[in-house]
Amino acid sequence: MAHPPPYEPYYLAPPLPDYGYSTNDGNGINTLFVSGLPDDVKAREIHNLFRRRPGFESCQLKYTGRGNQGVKFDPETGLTLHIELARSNSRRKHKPGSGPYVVIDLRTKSGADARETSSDDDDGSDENVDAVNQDDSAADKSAEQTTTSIDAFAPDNDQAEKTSDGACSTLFIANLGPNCTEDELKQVLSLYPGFNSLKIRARGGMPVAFADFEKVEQATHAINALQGSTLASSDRGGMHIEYARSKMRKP
DNA sequence: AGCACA
Repeated sequence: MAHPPPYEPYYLAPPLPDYGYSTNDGNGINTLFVSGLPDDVKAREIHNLFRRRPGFESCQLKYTGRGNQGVKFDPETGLTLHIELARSNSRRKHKPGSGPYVVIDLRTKSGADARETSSDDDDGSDENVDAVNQDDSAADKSAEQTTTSIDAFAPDNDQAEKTSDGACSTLFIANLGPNCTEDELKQVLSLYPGFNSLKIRARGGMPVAFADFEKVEQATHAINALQGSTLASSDRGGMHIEYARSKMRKP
């Protein structure tokens, strides 16, 4: 008779009971924003922190390069995790074939170790995190192997969320008048090569728009040409245009 | 200054 295994790997475990945590205060946010992480944090560490928590689905680790860059922090003394509700929910759902977590590395390549890839980090630096968990090891390896790595420095990925200099092929347009219409804006934008699509959000207040272009360079061209220009509908100054924080999702 | 889409 075959004995049942001592424990199930997390990816085979039965669904955890629903504690109703997914319904929160009502703003619909079910993503946590975690900051205060050391620069050398590994995606697997974050995954280990949350993987046993009821309702946890997936995590996404982004090296912004904004934080402790160039500064040696003693993890024993300096670091405090800060966790808050995210501004918006993560759009990355756990799709079959993709890894349990996602890595986005936007750090500039000045430090000695530049980025984590899916291949090379083995154990040694994550005892603290492992101590939090009751068990692991086998599952970790498989998790590591299926890690998805999104590298902003990879050559020729115009469709990346953002390039290293902050450019993006989607533009964010603000300072629009209350009567600005999608058609009006679309008419202007379509004069510029590579223009794909436009979305206007009112969000209760003044409208803002997202304009997607085929290539980053084409978005750059449009931003340069249209920055500060005034639409007919405007009851205020010209448009404020920036690169969007993330590329518009595929239609 | 204001950054969504699922």
